[in-house]
Formats: sequence, C-alpha cells, structure tokens
Amino acid sequence: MPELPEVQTVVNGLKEDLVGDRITCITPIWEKVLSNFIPSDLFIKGRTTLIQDVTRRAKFIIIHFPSSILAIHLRMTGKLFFPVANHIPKHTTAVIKLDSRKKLIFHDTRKFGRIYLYNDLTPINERHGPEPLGKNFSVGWLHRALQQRKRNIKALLLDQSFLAGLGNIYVDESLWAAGIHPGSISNALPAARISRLHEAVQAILKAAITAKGTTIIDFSYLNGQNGRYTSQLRIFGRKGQPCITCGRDIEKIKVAGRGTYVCSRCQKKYTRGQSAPHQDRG
DNA sequence: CCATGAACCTGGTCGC
DNA sequence: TGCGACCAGGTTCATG
Repeated sequence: MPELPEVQTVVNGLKEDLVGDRITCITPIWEKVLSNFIPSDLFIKGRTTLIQDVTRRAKFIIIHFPSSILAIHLRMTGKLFFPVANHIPKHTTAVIKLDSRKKLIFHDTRKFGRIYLYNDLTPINERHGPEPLGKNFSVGWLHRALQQRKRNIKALLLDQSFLAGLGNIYVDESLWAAGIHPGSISNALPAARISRLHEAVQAILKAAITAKGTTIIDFSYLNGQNGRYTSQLRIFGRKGQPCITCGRDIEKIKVAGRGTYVCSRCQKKYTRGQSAPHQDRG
C-alpha cells in the first residue's frame, strides 16, 4: 500500500495534468470500486466536475470540484495513471474519462481500492488524526496523546484515526530511528524518545517524498516509474542483514498483526513506565 | 479501552 | 513442473 509519501507522489504527478480539466464519465470495471455513489451522482443538481485542485489528505487522493470531491484510496495495490498508447490493462477497476479526451486508469490487482464521492472533506477529517507534516503534529501533542493511551506503539502509529498517513514501512523506519522497540507501550515511552520519534517521523516522510516514495514488490506510480526511497530503507525488509548502527542481525517478528522488522539491540522495549527498576530484554 | 483474527482479493515465493 | 502454505504497502468488523 502506498503510504503518505507514495500518495503525495501520485498527487504531485497528477495535479498538473488534471487541474482545469473536467471529468465527463466514470466507468467502473469492478463494480465495488465506487464505494458510495453511482456515476450519475457526479452530475446531480447542476454539479460540475471541473477539477479545481488535486490534493492529499491522509492516504486519500482528493480531486476537488466546485461543490464536491472525489476521494480515492489505493489501499494495498491501487495505482492511478494515464495509460500508455490508450491501452486499458488487466486489473483495471475503473476508467475516468476527461474532457481533454485523456483517460485516467484506476488499476488495482487486489481490488481493495475504493473511490468515494463527498460534498467536502468533513467525513474524512472526522475519521483521521493530524497530518504528520502539518503544524498540528507537535512534540507536545504527540507526548500528550501517547500518555493518554495505553496501547502498543506500532498499532497506535498505524491507526489512521490517531495519526494520518503512516503505514507499515514508515512506522518500522521511524521506530528504528527513534530507538523504540515496536512492542513498546505508548504511555511507557520517556519524553526523550518521544522527541526522537517526532523528529524521525517528519524527517523520514520528507526524505521519502523527495525520493518519490518506496517500492517494495509491486508498487509503482505514474507510468510505471518507481520510487527511490528503497535504497534509503534502514530496517524494513532487511531481515537477517546487519543493523546499520550496531551490526546485530535484523529480526522479523509480528507486531499488531503485521510483519515487523526490528533491531533488538538498538530498539528498546518500554512496557511498564520509565522508572521500572529492571526489565527483561525482548 | 485494547488486542486479535477474519474478511476483502490476487499473485508471488518458497519448500517439498 | 506442480501444489499447498504463506506472505503482501490497508482498513473494517466481530469477538473476547
């Protein structure tokens, strides 16, 4: 699944091509792809589908019309691109036709991706936490929010209603950079680690956006090009390889139901509060 | 409130 | 070469 940097990359690429154009028709190839509307809903009550902007909120691609929005979620394997030579590939789940006669392809091997039609961003904002690169994501907020819960830190960082945009890759990278074991409990983290985590999340996401995201296995964005952040991954996908910092073999374990990469020497497991006199290692 | 596992889908990889 | 088991970047829902 594309995470925040991958979705941002798609948005950046689509924006110049879409703004000022107009959607004339959406054809679902896989019937479930349109989650909460049918194609004709786009045009009810004099709505126009002039594209005023293309932005990102959480992991959604948002196409803005004068009085409504389309929100596209790529989930695990979704891709949005202009086809080469007008060819509609296998696993296309929707075709979006534009006034310019271009066609935008929603391609999704696993068919988890969905397109939503809303009046505005309210339904999405209600279900999502702050943007990690926005000003509401401060160290103070993170500290308070972590203290208020007693929850596995990895599960919490993956929870979009807590913080929007992180996924499995960038959570593992961020926790490694902060020296926090993914099995830690949120309210047991010392302030110094929380500061490092805050710093790590922002630095990693910014670097990943600059690199146009990460590619593992099958993610690609516009026209099949891949992101370059793969070469900057420090922990994710490196099972059995030595930790860049300390040399210990990187382990792959299961946390919050997800495959998780960890260096058990660099990443400390906090489970019972900072002042616990002693704790066993993981 | 929190954790876990299943469900939604297809395809790739690995071991035998 | 074939086949079954398991895994995958996400999210939601039921259950304990």
